[in-house]
Amino acid sequence: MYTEKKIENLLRQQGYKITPQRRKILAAITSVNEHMTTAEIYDKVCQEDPGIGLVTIYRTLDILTELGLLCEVHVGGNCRSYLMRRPVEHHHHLVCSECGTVVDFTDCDLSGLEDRLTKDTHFEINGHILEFTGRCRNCIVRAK
Amino acid sequence: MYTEKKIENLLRQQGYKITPQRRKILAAITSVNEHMTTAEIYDKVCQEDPGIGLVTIYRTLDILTELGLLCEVHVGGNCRSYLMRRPVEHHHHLVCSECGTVVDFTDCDLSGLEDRLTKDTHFEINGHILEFTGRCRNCIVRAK
DNA sequence: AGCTAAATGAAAACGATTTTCAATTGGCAG
DNA sequence: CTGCCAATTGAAAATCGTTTTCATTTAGCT
Ligand SMILES: [Mn+2]
Ligand SMILES: [Mn+2]
Ligand SMILES: [Zn+2]
Ligand SMILES: [Zn+2]
Repeated sequence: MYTEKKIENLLRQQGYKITPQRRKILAAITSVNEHMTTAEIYDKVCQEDPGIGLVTIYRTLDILTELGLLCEVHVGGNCRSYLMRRPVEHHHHLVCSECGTVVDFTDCDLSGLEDRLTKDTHFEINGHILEFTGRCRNCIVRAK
Repeated sequence: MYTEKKIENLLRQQGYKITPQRRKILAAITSVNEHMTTAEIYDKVCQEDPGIGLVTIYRTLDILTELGLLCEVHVGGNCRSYLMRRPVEHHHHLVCSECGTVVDFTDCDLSGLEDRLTKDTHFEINGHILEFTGRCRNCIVRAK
């Protein structure tokens, strides 16, 4: 699990400066244990620093994504509403299509499939997106 | 495999009118055996009907997606560049991150994983997104 | 303390998509 | 067949999220 300090060091290592804005953005992301959209992150940071520019959020999220510290959720349909969170390890998502709740899971084990595809297509596979969609427990209960 | 006629009937059944524009859009989509972006579909239709409005493309693609006749490719990063194609059966994508080539594949067999998740999370799972990314044969060769 | 490249924020630009609205038209009722 | 009307269309404007530009500020190193 990444702490703010660890991320700061990582940024420094890469030659990025540690600014108050970046600190607040990191604080916002690491303080919430949920996936957030860019807008949600912006709103959260604004509570601490109403003057911050949305551009700065974008720029910082870009850097963090670049460094692999954030992951995205691609939701079907309107895929622009993708969410972000602090990273843990390689994992995937189970998304409730009614309320948007995201549950992480690990152990995807797609190696068999990956091998087959490599053989069949001669692609050099280096990643995958895997997400399940459905209705979460709450939404199932609520619908009754 | 859907023919233009079949799709037209489906539209009629749903109360949609069959217009020359819609016919041309269907022709464009079914004539190409490749994934196409909205813009590419627009360009293709324009060859037949230069007067057609881009709005009409959007509206028609919306309807077709709604009816489940089209599927999307969610590419990581800029996920707005999603592609569309005529449907066949349940399948997934292998996307070359250099040239954008999309290869379809079937037989994902995620049922074991799905069962485990259902048990663990009490979600009612009804779908999944699965995509591999990598470099296609051409791009590997070209890089050498 | 002073320097400089990196970072910031306001504003404008951007590209894709959506909305609005007046004109047109498919398909049914008469 | 004809007429009607809700559905459809296309031009234009609006919207939305994101990116670019640029002048100003600042982190981090002498
Ligand atoms: Mn995640
Ligand atoms: Mn496909
Ligand atoms: Zn839910
Ligand atoms: Zn390629």
